[in-house]
Amino acid sequence: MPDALEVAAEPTRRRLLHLLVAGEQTVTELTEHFSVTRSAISQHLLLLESVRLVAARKDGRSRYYRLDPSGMATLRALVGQFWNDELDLLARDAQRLADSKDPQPKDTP
Amino acid sequence: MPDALEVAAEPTRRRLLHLLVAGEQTVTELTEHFSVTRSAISQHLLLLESVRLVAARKDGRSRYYRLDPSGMATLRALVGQFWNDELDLLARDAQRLADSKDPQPKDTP
DNA sequence: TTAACACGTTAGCCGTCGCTAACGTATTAA
DNA sequence: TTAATACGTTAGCGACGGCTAACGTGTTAA
Repeated sequence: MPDALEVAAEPTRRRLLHLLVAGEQTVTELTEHFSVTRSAISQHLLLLESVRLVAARKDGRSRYYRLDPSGMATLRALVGQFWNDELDLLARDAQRLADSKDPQPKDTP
Repeated sequence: MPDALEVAAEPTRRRLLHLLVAGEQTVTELTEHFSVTRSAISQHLLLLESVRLVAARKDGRSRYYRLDPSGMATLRALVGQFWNDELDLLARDAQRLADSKDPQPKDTP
């Protein structure tokens, strides 16, 4: 029942989404990129499917998973809503300050 | 032990970060915007603090929480790394398609 | 047809999450 | 000083997350 952003935030699932940019793939193919079992990956995919971030097609005894563009559009909206201009300004300023300090730690009056 | 993006993705904590853009606030002040107890909010803040997204200052018997700009910069990097150009392109296309279909459902040969 | 196999999912086990109730602690009022 | 009070955190509970092991099911080979 969680929302798409929460589901997508989990590290393994983030990677899965990135892997699926390359095109549809089976559970076993996807599993090769991880150190956990097929079962674990399968469950991550089912969860992603439940929030419509991916969709699946069955062929033979394999299930081919792919990104669901409309769900990804929803996610885009959520991300944009969370990481708004205010937060961005704040983070950018912090980065700028850090950058200006890091190179030469001397001469900061 | 989770990473900043996962921690920030939880809905209550997302709202807390947004509220803190307005400036430092105590646990009780922040709690007023939610329907859960002070305790729950306190624990969310402690978690945010553990991944350096917020910092706290003690004054009298209150703890004033504020955003930690450097942690927010880290989060910015994580978000940017996750929501990269490929995903954005995909989501944008889906949005464009949906928009072009939604207004006039007729005449789609 | 049936035995072996490949693929994906369910069963079940901790660990962690998010929450309220109870608590400790610091401040104020008498 | 002591009692009352306001603030934040810990204790403890039910539910959920991520994982492996066991399983069901569909496919191939004999």
